[in-house]
Amino acid sequence: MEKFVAYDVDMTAETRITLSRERVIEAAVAFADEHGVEGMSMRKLGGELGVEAMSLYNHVEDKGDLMDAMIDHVFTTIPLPSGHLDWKDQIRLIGQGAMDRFGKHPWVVTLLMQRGNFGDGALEFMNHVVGIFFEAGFEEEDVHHAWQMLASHTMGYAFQSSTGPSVQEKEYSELQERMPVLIERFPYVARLAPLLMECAWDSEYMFGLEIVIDGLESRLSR
Amino acid sequence: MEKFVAYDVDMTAETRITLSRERVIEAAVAFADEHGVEGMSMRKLGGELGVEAMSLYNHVEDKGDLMDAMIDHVFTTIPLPSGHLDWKDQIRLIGQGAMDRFGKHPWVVTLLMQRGNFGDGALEFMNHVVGIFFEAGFEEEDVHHAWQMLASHTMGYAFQSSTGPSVQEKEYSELQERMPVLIERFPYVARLAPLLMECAWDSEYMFGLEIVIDGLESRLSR
DNA sequence: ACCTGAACACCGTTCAAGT
DNA sequence: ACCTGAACACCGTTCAAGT
Repeated sequence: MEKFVAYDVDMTAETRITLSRERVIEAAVAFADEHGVEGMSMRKLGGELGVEAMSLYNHVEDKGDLMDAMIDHVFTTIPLPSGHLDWKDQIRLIGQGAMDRFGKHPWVVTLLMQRGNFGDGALEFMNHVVGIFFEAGFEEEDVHHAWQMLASHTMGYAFQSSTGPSVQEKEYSELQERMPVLIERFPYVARLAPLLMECAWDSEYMFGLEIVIDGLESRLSR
Repeated sequence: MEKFVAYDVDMTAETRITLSRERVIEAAVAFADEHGVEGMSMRKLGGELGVEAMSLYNHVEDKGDLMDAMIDHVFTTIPLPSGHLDWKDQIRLIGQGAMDRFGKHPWVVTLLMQRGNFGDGALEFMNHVVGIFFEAGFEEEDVHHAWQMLASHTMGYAFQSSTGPSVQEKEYSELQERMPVLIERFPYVARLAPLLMECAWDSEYMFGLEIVIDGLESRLSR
């Protein structure tokens, strides 16, 4: 026996499926990917799901709760390599994976910054990374140093790559105009400008990661 | 000949001074320091200055413009050491200074993230730092690496220290309650918890900065 | 149990109007 | 030149009401 429900009005192209926490989160992630978090509102998100904004509150506590869930969602997708590898290789792979995910969802860093909170997904991730160092035989203090440094390095590059010199077409002519002044006031930056413009963030990140890993290794093992 | 203007209503404790871009920016910085950027609205800021919100638009283009100006304001206060020092010492001092300023104004990182834009103040700062490497004899590509890495490291720690485990009193009891579950699900994190709680961010930052500087030195000089 | 509509207390920003 | 008040188009969130 099947039951059909008739919806009389403005169905969007997509057929409506019963809402669920999972679906709300996925829709939010998709929306942020496409339009940025800045523009995401409960009302628009509801619209995207063919539902009134207030319906979302049946599956999500808050907008804050939703944001936390979005962050967790992304952290869950970072691949975790086998524990049989050298700790350095594990860290390299995780770093690459994290940068890749953050590159795909540039709003995560913004959101993390706004929210601060670590949800279960992020904690799971952190637990795994920290575990690598413990299992490699480092002691508490050293593991702490390693985590802080790795996290900083990764967040820093993710941050930079997501906000990097975004030459909007609108601003381009204005920039072109200011160029002579900029070169005079900020000559060193001007000299670096070409490299800044076409920065390959992944390889740049890996360059730094090597330094971090080397430094940690030489300082932490005894 | 002096002229007195009579204001008939609700003057705040402070006497009202003519508005200016400078004053608006300072008030915004003070407000963000006290209440966080999240809660800062043009209306509240106006209230703080004894003025209607719309008056601010005479001195500031936008809320975005104001935010950019706030960021620039903070960058301008980072002390720049004498150019006669070793480049490594200069970088150490600037790093310490930057962390100190970011610690005083934790919202800067959030704002930078949201806005992306580098205003003149930030560009001035960047120009100085980049100049240190150029003057030390590094070539373009190496300077680029150095800047990206330093910036990432510093932004990363500033980010982490500003969002670090903030055990609000409200959440504390809740956390206490979840403790057994947390220890079981995230044993490695639990083992690290004490260190995470009482993290000394400045010295932690300097520990990493040494690694960064050493790594850059060994890789960049030839 | 889940969805809705109206309402509340906020936003940033515009614009014509005042001085 | 600078400030204001009212208005517009938005927010997140509540709550009683519907099914």
